[in-house]
Amino acid sequence: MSTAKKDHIITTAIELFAEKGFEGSSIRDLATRADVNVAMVNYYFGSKDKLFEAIVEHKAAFMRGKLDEIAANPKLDELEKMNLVIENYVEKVLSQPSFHKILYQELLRAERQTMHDNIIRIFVKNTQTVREIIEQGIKKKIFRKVDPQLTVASMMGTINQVMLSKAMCAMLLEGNKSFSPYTDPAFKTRLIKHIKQVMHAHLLQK
Amino acid sequence: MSTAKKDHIITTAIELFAEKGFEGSSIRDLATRADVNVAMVNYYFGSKDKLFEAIVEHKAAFMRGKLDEIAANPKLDELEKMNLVIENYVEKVLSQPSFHKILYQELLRAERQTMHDNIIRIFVKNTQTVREIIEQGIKKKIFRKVDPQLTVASMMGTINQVMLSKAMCAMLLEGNKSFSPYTDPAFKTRLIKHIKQVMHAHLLQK
Amino acid sequence: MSTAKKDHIITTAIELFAEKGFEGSSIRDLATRADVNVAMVNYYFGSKDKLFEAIVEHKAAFMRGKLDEIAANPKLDELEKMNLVIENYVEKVLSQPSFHKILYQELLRAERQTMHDNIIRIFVKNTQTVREIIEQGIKKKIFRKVDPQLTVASMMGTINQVMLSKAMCAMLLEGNKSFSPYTDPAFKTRLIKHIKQVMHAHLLQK
Amino acid sequence: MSTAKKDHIITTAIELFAEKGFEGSSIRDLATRADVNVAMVNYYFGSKDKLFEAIVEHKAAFMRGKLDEIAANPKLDELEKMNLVIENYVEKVLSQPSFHKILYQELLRAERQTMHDNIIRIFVKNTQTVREIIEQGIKKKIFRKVDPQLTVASMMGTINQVMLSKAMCAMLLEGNKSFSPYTDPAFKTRLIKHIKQVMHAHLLQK
DNA sequence: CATGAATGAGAGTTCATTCAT
DNA sequence: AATGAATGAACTCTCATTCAT
Repeated sequence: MSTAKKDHIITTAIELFAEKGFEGSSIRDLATRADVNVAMVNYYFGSKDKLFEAIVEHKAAFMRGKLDEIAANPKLDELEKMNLVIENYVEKVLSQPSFHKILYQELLRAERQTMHDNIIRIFVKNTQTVREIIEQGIKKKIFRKVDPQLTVASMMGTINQVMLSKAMCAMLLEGNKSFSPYTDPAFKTRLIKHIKQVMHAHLLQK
Repeated sequence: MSTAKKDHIITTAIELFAEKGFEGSSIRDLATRADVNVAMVNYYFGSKDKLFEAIVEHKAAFMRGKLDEIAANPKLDELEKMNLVIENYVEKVLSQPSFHKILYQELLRAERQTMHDNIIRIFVKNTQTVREIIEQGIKKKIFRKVDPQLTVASMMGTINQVMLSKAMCAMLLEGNKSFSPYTDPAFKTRLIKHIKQVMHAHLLQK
Repeated sequence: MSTAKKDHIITTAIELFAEKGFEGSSIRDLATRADVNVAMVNYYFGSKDKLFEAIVEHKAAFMRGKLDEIAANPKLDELEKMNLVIENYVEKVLSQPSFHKILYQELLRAERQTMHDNIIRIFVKNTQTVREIIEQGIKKKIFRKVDPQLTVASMMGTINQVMLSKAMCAMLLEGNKSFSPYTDPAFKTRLIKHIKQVMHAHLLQK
Repeated sequence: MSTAKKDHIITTAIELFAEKGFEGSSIRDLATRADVNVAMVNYYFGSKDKLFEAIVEHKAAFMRGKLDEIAANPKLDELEKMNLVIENYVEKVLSQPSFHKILYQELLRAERQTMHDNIIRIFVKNTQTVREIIEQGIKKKIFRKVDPQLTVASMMGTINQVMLSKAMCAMLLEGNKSFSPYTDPAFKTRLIKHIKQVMHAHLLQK
């Protein structure tokens, strides 16, 4: 079936784009790496641009869903929701560092409006869900009167900061470039713990 | 003198690369925009890659200096230093959004080891200075026993998060894509205030 | 039976080639338009080139036959024969403008010797039949001593000239690009009348 | 200077396109034949399509001018004008058989609206000039009341008919494929004589 | 010191064709 | 008998770079 090969191309493309960037990667590179014919990418996806869109679409579902579920759960108070959001978000990002990189690379580029807008849509969606949790918490006086939007930026920004470059992250944490933080379970625990601690201190009434 | 022309090319290149990315920009585009001959870039800088290095070098000085000065000032306690660092960093980043974009684009790419390493060096340098302030504050019991590295990540990450995309930042803050946050003085104040608030809550003993 | 499908492909191909030219048409275009599988053309005809040959062969019979019949009819004198030839030729060409276009496109190309020769054979055959009528008329002193070959060229050339481009023909006749001369019965009458008039004036003794 | 090389490319392209058609010719073929770099065509002309436009423009001037001059000459009556038009047109077409082929190939294709329209414009211009001469002749009662538009078609069509294919023309005239009619001065005389004869018989009052 | 012309390599894409089913 | 998947070759075009002047 063709889905297997399409998925294989997508998986390989995510790695390649994460390494070399979208513009920096050639279809020939991709074909060689994925061990398929050069014409396959255009055959399956129509164009290099549409391959990118397919990647985003392929992975977007994975990024959605869980956050809304958490936000909608009536059994949880806002602090519990924030804790779950943090755990969930860190988990997701660390499990797909390459895809995360691609999204951010594209976000940093002003060109290609359509794709840019698609990606923004994904981010804005996630961001708003978290913002609403915070606003709800403020309304209920569980949280202090913080800046909701920028609080989301702090939460996500912390994670993104360590995802910028494996080498840099490794150096900052261990002073050792070859350390692999993204696959180290201790790092995940440490990151979650830190973000929770920052958010608690920031959000909770003294 | 040729320095003026070189600077002009560098300035134009920063804008162009921020818009279209390094790979997405052609030397012809750049030459047209800067109103110089196509051969000038190679003539002055040797190659497109070396132009990038020149950009980084050119601006790196600007990013350095002030932080060390703050850190070394014996008249300030660690909290005051952190406040100044935050103000200074926000100021710098917002005054050069294009250059900031380029650095982060390059950082997100694993390729081009030399350049990657150069950029990492700049970041690590800045990061370490801030980390040392925090560690000093902890030692002096002014600050709580936080995770110094990740605290720096939170501080810088918050700023970077809003710098990712003008359009996204505008949407998140105002729900309006055409709002220009980077040049809005109110936004700067708001951002500094927020980061200080987060850092204070996080760092200070209850 | 497969003949129906082959004919369907041929008919569709004639339209397509007339519009976009042989080289400008892709087998995929053709397959989509004819609503058959991409592999069908090669399956039925062996190759794109052989499809062209099949088209020519398929239609060649239609172009032959009638002229010989007219030429061989002992009950007609040469002037009557010329009149019938004119009527018959105009009729045929106007009824198959697309096929006529394809033949002339190919004729204008020096390449593809085999195909070129095939088409030339069809033309030369028709031409010679008409030339013989004229030569016979001259011999019988019904016609003046004209240049037989070039007289045929004038007759056929007049028709071909208006068949070159529907848009141009329409403009020349009506100053209106959207007029459809090839399907207008009045135009056929007008064309036949004109050619007869030219030929009569040219061929007949004063 | 660059004009020499541009002209060289144009000249080579005219030959190539006449042989293989526009779509059938590749830029690589052209570059090899003209002994220039593959990138030169795009460098000089922007694209393959624009090269075609450049060819048309380059030669269009050559096709214009003389006809208008003849038509406007007050010293000539309409019959003399027609004679000169015939001589002039045959002369021009025979001197540039390849370019003539290209124009007609393109005219036979329905696609590429812009180019089609450009070529139609050239033709319509020439055609109208001749038509006006005929209409003037009719008005002055020098000519019979013929169909002006189709009379032009007969004149031009006769020439075009022999220009369709060198091989076919040679066969029709001499029964010998290798005869080179376009460069044979006797053929030119013969063609002019024939067309004049046809036009005189057709146009003049008995 | 500066430039317009020129180049070879490689980009994305399309093509006619083949092959396993 | 018929097809969707797959392919390698070739296409136009753009690129960073070089070179003669």
